Amino acid sequence: MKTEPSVFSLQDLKACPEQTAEWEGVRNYQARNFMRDGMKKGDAVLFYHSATKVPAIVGSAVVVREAYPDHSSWDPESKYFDAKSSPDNPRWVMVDLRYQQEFAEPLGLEELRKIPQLKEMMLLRRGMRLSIQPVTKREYEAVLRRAEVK
DNA sequence: GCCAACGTTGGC
DNA sequence: GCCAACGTTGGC
Repeated sequence: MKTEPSVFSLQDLKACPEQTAEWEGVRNYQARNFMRDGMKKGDAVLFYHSATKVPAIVGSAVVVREAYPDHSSWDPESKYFDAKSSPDNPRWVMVDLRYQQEFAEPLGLEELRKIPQLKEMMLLRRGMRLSIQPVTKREYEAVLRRAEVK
């Protein structure tokens, strides 16, 4: 899962009550579908910081609640408000995420590209802007192994 | 701050 | 339902 740390960082997640937060604001259908159909309770999540000096995977989190309607979508006060979404007919969903760990050092894109098992990783494909992307077990484990070495 | 690569919108 | 115009994302 991608996030701009200036908006919501891994440290922000860690600072939340019970280190858990609602993942509000996903407003892309493909990302929504991945979140709705692919994310199960207990699933591990790689946490990626984008639009920063060193874009990098910085740690991990875990899904503690599966997809349910994103209430910020019908909150006129929210910056994620969508007039076409309502409690009766919610268009967007969110999951709840709990902080798991912060890597000793962030794994930047350049470094990730050097890991052979990540050759096909969606994150590393050019033009990839999706904020929610499926990660294979093999990719996940390769990232964690690399993180532990550092 | 540039710009490539997407996604969305709306006229037709 | 096509597609040009526009908006956004995000690495560089």
